[in-house]
Amino acid sequence: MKLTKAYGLAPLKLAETIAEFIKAPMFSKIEVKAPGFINFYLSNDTVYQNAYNVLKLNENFGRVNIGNGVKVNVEFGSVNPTGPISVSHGRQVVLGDIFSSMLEFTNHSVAREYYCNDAGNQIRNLGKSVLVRYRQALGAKVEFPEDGYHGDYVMEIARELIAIHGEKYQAEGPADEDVITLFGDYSQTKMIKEIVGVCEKMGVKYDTIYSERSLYSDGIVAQTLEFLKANALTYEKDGATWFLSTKFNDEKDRVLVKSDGKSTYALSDIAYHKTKYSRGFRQLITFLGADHHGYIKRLHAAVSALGVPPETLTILIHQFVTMLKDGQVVRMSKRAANYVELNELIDDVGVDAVRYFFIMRKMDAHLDFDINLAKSQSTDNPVFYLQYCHARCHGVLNEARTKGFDVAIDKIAALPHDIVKKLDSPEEVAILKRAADFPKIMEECVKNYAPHLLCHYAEDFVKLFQSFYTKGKIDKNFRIVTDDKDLSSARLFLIYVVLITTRNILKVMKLSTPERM
RNA sequence: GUGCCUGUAGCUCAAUGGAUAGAGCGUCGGACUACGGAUCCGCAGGUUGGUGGUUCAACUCCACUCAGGCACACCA
Repeated sequence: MKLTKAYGLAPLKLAETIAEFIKAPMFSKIEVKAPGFINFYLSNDTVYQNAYNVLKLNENFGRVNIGNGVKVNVEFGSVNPTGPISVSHGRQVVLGDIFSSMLEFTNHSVAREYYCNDAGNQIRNLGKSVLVRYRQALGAKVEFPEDGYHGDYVMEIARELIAIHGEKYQAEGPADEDVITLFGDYSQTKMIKEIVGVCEKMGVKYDTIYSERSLYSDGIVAQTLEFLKANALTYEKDGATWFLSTKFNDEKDRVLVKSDGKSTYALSDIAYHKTKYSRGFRQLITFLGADHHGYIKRLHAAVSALGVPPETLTILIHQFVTMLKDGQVVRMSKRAANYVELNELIDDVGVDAVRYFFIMRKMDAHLDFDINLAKSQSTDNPVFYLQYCHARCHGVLNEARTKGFDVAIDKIAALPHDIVKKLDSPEEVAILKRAADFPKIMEECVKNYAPHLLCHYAEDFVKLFQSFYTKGKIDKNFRIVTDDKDLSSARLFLIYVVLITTRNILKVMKLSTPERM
């Protein structure tokens, strides 16, 4: 239709003309429909060839080469180590992990990274909070700082410190700053361990935990500042050193070194990104919560200042999670300490459900997480539906085996074309066709940064099979294993296509693949 | 005040600028009486928040507007 002007022909007429010229054996039918569409119908032979390919590729079915092995750094879940990890961060961790998994599946060399903000005021604040709780626990009348961390975990840490140090730091003293540092470091180490532990419990394993503090001790911050100065990207104003980030489209310039001589987060952040490139990564992906959307321009300015094409950095913003329990919104706030902890949620609904629910919606949209619904092991649980399909395929193969069929995959994969083409009902052809879409879906997920598309595809695909399968319960002619040996073999071929596709989907999402449920 | 995200069926959400806007849940009707278990089929349900604009074609792009969410530090 876009060509109609160029050729001066009516759309329908033009489509007919084009259709005339296209003749290929892979299409069984080519038709022209108003107002000017050309429909190509894949011939069944093409469908069967694709299906043979599924069995041949097996666990590699669905892989597409998008990345050419490029080194990608995926940073996600970089929670400040000042408290337990919350469910909104959980969403980010799962998004980052599964997207990384998708990148690996599409031939990228991925490093999962956690950036640990262990260098700023918040650690001092944490240390101070713990110190006050420590003293309170020992009976002192000390006012808790309003901007301190109010969660119960602070008291837990304080008790641990009492167990370790006794009453050594009970009295206020001139060395309090040192104590705050000591307590802060202890607390921070403990929190990071706990956060990473919860992530591992969810099946997420980081390749690197990068410490902000190390940027200072390794001299990278200082080097970065020198680099920026040498390139005339800084200036002095009001006793502070500023980064000329407006030159790279940022909304305002940023302070790098405060008038008191201390560096800001903005500076260490530039230094951090510098290391990502110097560590050999050629593509950076950073997941941030919606509250950080203001960073996008700043970070792009940062990498531009480093002389790197800004498009090598992709920042993905995800919206928050609203937890619903018994129809009530559960508020989440670290400060107020009445938020839902990710750890509790995992215990509550299970790893697979948590992982799936967190990626099933596009990240731009808010996610309502109904705890009651996720907990219910009913059939409206899509995870259950997918895993059941996988288990069912195994069940059918076992059934066939007991009836004397050789169900080894290489045996089934070697079935002659004449047998496979017995899969000619519209339902069977539809399943085979939809399975063949899997690689294309993977590509869309990665290129559009949209992992949720895989969920929609998976549910759609599995439904086709479940529907066909149920047909066999009503009409014996649609059963998988029947008296007709050739037809049964053909249908076992179909089972393998479904099994492989479903299993590979589950594996990309790093969900368990039960053979029986 | 400025900026970012969202608004689609009763609910939760899909839809590279393309054909009659699709699923799940829920409602209603039907099938199955089961370890090849824990389901399947169908009906109903829509002015895609609103108003303009661009286009052969708009849920999709642009402008304005309404509603909700989130940010706008010499904090991190």
